[in-house]
Amino acid sequence: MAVRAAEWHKLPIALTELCINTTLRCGQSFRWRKSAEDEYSMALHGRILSFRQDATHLHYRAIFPSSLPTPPPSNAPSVVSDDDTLALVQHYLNLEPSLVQLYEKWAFADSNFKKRAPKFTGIRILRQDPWEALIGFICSSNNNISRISGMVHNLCKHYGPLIGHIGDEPYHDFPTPEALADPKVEAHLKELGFGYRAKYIAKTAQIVAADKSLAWLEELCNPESPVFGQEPKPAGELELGGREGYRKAHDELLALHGVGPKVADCVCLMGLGWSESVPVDTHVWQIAQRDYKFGKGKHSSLTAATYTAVANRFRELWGKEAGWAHSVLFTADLKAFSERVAAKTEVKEEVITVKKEEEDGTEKTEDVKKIETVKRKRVKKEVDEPEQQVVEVKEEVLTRSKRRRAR
DNA sequence: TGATAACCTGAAAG
DNA sequence: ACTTTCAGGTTAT
Repeated sequence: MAVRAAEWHKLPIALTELCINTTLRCGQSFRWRKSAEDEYSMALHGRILSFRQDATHLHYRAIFPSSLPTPPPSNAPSVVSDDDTLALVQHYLNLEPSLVQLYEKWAFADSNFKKRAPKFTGIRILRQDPWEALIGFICSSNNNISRISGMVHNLCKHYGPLIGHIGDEPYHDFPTPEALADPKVEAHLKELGFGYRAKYIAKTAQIVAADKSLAWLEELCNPESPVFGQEPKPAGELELGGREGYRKAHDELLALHGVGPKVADCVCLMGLGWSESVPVDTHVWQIAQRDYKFGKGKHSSLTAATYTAVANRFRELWGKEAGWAHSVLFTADLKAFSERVAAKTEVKEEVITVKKEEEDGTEKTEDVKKIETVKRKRVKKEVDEPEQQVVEVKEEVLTRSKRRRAR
């Protein structure tokens, strides 16, 4: 019992290999919440998992439902050997590939990547639960990260099992297909503000629960990168359109209601471990036009053919982990991170003449050079981040009080 | 195959 | 205060 209690553990890792502050907030997973300053938490595999990070280590903690504040029996064995949290963390964060090496490879092949990546290091593709990824990205259509996060949170709150609390905050795991297949779900989700996505979610859940199965979905995984607890197997050679298993997974997902090419690619990349999958959304389409010469002639608009051409081009350029590289440029394009690109440090400089009435009736004049440094994060609550605004005001007195006669 | 409209919502921008 | 646009798209015609 004592071992299962909420204790922090640490894992040595450089920020260039993993940056949770970017990776957990860049629109891959919609379920991480800020549980304290510099701390992210989420229910996963029957426990609440929390992360912190410093320059040299990732710190993690698991809170299990059973870890109540009951004293352990006096002569109970003090070691529990079945705590798989370390293995779960390594699996979920996909820590195997060397990100630094991959960045070097992409930078060598692509000058635009080389230019944009330095401010966005440590972005890693997570290995999320396929079912959660599927429903999460169905929610993402024509939507923003803040609202998607709220919707996914509502799904968990109303249909997912309660795992535990941090403070007063309850943490629920993601609901099963069966839970979301209930006939009342669609109407309820509409009340909760899901809009037209309510029908997509309900239909998809009903089909997966009744006709297909979770096993069906999990079998679409990249065998090199299976769900937690399964042994990896080889997945074949990369082709321009992606490996065969990737194309099969993409095809099968397209049959689901509310799943188009972009959502299918998100599920392939972030839920099924197909690293060559390149979701082409509005951002990526903008990037393709701005930096990769798309948007003219044959590919002047984002049709199905253009979609494939863009994805193929990026696979050609970046190789087997094209989806990982794509995620770096995607994040660099997000408004929530725009202050890094612009290094938004406005420096206002103005000289102000301050007049003060002295008690003795004289007037004191100071010319003050006021330097304001304003740093602001423009987008509010993408996760739960309060708008941070640092205003430093330095005043340099240029001219010492010149005394004048009172009138 | 390629265009176009319709689809929910809510915060930001004008 | 009010209208339009935008947000990690998909479906139907």
